[in-house]
Amino acid sequence: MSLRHALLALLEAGPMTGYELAKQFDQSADRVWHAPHPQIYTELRKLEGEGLVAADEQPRGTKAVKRAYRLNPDGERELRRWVSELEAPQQVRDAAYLKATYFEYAEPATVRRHFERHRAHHEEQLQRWERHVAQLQARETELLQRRLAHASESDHEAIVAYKVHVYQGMAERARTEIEWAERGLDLVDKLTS
Amino acid sequence: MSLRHALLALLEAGPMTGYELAKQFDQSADRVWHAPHPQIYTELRKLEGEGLVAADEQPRGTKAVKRAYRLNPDGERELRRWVSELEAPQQVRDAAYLKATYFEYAEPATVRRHFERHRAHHEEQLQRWERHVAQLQARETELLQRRLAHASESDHEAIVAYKVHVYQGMAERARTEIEWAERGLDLVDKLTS
DNA sequence: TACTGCATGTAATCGGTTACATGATTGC
DNA sequence: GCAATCATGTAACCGATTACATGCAGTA
Repeated sequence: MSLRHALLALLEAGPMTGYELAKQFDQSADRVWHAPHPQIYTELRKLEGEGLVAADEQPRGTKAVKRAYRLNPDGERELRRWVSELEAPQQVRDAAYLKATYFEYAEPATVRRHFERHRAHHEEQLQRWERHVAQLQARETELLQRRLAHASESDHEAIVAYKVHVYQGMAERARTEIEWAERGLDLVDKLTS
Repeated sequence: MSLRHALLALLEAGPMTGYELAKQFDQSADRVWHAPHPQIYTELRKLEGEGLVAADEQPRGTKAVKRAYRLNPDGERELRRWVSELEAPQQVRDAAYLKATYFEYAEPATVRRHFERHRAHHEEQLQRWERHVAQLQARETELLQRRLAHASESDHEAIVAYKVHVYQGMAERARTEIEWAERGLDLVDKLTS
């Protein structure tokens, strides 16, 4: 149940609407956690019901309303509690690796396509992560600037450093996957020769 | 929806009961996919209803029955179809990395404990994967022997090679995580000095 | 006799996905 | 006027988790 904490963490930077939060999950590189918008809107309502966030309603046209959410003191406490709490290691559930375990059932050409797609996907991801790391280091991302603006100067280094560390980790992961796919392609060659 | 395919793949080696299948998911290194036993039993019943597997019932004591499942021709076809089909890349959802993004909220000692636990977990995993790779290469695992026994001799090399490649990939992943945790520990030192 | 491991389930709940629906605002 | 994007939801469904329940078999 980390979606709520991802939301609390994003709101710590400042008030945001459900739509803006969904964008952070969908489009930006800030997606160590993914969530579709219906889940975000429902979770925000739940967090509001539990008093962890509050909503400022503004009229939008004649019938609709826009709801900007902000952290409550309880929400901030919950965020801090969660960060300190140890995570139970996650269970592995990887469809691509599961499938690769049984590649002998597929044609070599098909196996090649699998590995090529795996490589292409992670090359794309790698570029995203690297670009994001560069932006964080230059303190260019909007979210980071909002966080730094209301944090004590002495914390700035750590705030930036931990984020950089995470996205460098994601980049390293992508490189590991690219190498795995390349060794896979070599293996297909070896098996068909 | 890969649980069903994991089950079909395991049954390809030969008939098994729900309990034996659950053990493969729980205890053995064969867990690129994790599933708890209630999910396995229900999925097996569903697969039976769809005619992809069949169950042989044997009495167990006076009231209970043991059900050994085996692949039907339809199940085998579905397994082959799935292996050839391209996977959509999976969405990232990583609680440990999400939390690490906000480590500035925690005490340095707590952050150290997080990284140490991360490293310890993946060191354990690494040993599992390496042991499993060695067993596969020696063709020692029971499941592999059952598969090889009813496969054509000319396919043996590929059957072993793809499994080895997957578990070597898992080992590589574990090494990447260990290094990430170690760089994390260095970072805490640097930030607190 | 009691404990452990073998063995099979049901039920409640929850998190996540997909399809569908509606309206507002901005720019061509 | 129309399309694209902004913005907010509901509902149905499905996969995964957790708690609970039951009975068999071997052994200390």
